[in-house]
Amino acid sequence: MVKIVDVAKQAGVSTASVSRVISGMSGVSEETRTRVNAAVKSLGYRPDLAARRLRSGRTDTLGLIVSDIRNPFFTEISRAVEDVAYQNGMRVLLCNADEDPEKEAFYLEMMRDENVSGVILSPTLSLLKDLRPQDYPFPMVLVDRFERDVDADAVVLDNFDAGYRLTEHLITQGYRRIVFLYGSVGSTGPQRHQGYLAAMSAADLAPEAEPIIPRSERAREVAERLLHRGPLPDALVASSGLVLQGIAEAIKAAGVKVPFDVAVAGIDDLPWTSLVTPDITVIRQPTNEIGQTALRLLLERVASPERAVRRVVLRGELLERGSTQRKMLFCS
Amino acid sequence: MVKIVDVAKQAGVSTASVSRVISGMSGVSEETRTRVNAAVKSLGYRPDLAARRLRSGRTDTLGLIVSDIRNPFFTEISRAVEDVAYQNGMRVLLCNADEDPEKEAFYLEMMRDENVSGVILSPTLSLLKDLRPQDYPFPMVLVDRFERDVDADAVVLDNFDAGYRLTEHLITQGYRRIVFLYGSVGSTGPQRHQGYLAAMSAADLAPEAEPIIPRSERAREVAERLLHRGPLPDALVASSGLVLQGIAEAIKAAGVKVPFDVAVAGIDDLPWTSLVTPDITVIRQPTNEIGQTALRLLLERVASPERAVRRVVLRGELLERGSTQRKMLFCS
DNA sequence: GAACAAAATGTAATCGTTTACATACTGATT
DNA sequence: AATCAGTATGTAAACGATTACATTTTGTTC
Repeated sequence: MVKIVDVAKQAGVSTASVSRVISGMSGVSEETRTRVNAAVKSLGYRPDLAARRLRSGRTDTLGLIVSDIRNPFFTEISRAVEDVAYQNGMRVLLCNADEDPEKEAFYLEMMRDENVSGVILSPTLSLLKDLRPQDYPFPMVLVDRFERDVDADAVVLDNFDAGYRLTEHLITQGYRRIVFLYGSVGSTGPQRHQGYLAAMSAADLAPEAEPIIPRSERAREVAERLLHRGPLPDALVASSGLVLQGIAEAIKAAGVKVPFDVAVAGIDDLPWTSLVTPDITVIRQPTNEIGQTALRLLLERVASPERAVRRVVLRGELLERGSTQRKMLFCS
Repeated sequence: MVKIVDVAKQAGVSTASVSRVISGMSGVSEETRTRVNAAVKSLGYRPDLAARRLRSGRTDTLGLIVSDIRNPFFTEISRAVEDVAYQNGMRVLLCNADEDPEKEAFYLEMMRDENVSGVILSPTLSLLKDLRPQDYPFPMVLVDRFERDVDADAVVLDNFDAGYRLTEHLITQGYRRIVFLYGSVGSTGPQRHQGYLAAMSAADLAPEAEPIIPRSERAREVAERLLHRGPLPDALVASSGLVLQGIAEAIKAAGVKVPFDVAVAGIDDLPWTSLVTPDITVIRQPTNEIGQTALRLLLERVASPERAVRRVVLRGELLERGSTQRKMLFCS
């Protein structure tokens, strides 16, 4: 392995000068700079990262801990984060906590060990409940999930607004008995539920909501019960992609017609929502923007750790599609 | 920051003993071991990874470079790889090359810099064409894509078989004019195409295939042309998930009935294929097994670099679904 | 209890950088 | 020509672990 002394020798300068050149510092004459660069190239020198990190204490590495990499929402976020990070010369350590608080804790410790400059995190509720960012030696930016009293920057969807607008849209379309299925484990489901409640109450309608464990199987069971027992509801609304998937499965199995028998809507513009027939009305999260913003916040905080905590709340976009077409149309 | 000398002092032993204990070496008395462990715990000591890596030359880190993280296939692979890696006390550096040869090259260099013990890679065709694994200081395992003459371990789907079985299935179901849309950029598409050709020829049918750039928009255009111009084909077959998506979009837009007007099938069991109506017949790739196997191969090669190159070819599973129901049923 | 092998422990060199500090230049100003 | 500020360079001490080697302790055998 060729090391810095070899380069120094070849270029006829000291290791200090070589170091200054390769780390782009000022205070080096143009001549040595070119000499060193030539030597670096001719020898194919690559600095040893371990040594550099040991000595400098910097790693130029950020951590990204997502709660479930298989969720397209987080995949999009990861991609956005990675993109911006590499543009800024930072590496990203991507970890998948799989909605498992233990793994999550493990990864956070690992981030400490790796001495990262900062972490972007979508915590499980269990972690979120008593997360103390100040216990960690690096700044954190929370994405997707957060609680008001957690002392960290955050980038989230306006969940209340998403629940409200989606519900409002259904009401406008003429639906009355709107059932809201939401993930009770997590912070986003309940917040979206609040929006739903507000919209229903504003229209003087009786809310009817089902908190569930946010897995598609559970959502499917609940939806099937709703579809088979008693009169059909006018509409089913899902608080997240997985719940929506369960509902879609149940509807397909039951053979009811959307939106004639029952309307459907949800949050998260998953690829399949526009492929099924009819396509499904959803609130699209600005995933790309969430990821980019999170990274920007993180970099800014790394640069100035003392600035005030910031919360960025982004509005979702309502994509009106076939699954919520105006009820009047086929009632009248 | 508490360092190894602090622990040594607290435990009343030398740094060497502490090092031996924390790296689990033999040749330490039970007593010192417990003393050291107690000191480690009481001080909250965590070894400095940079120092450890610098001195030992080991990193316990593996690289995983996927060609497109948004593709659920690779997401599943990542998850499997990560899982097994952490069970074996290894970290994983996950990178997304985004089907961009430049990014890919960049990440490979980065892996070199990071001094990883090995890399799992799904190369773009451009890289695959003249990939010389021996130029890299770490072993490589290729997944999903490879060429016979590349000198590296690999885990891939039996692509020929997948194309063959899928086509054969359609033929058995009574379809005759079967059009195969395949991604021409990459190694898997053409291999699957070969399987298609073989199956068609075995049944004495005229093949009709369309090589395309594997993006859903392109697939959609081609499919729309096929659906609008001239007589409808009996069946459309996609060589990959993205192509299948384009076909699904075209079919939805054209309003043709599946499988009555035209049958559809593809490779890759994406979540949405079972949610649309009718659900779509596909070959499922054993993603989990691919990821786990790749990692196992890699670890074994790290352990014994000189063993012979191994190729693991896994068979896909045909999931017969509604989109390819027997043509006879409604023809007779 | 002496001799010796084996096991446990300690000492100090080492990994390859960065960087504080010292020194040597340069040219302008007196 | 002496002084000085400013710039460019070099020397050598860190960074915090691992590990080769030396030393001590232990246990066994005669």
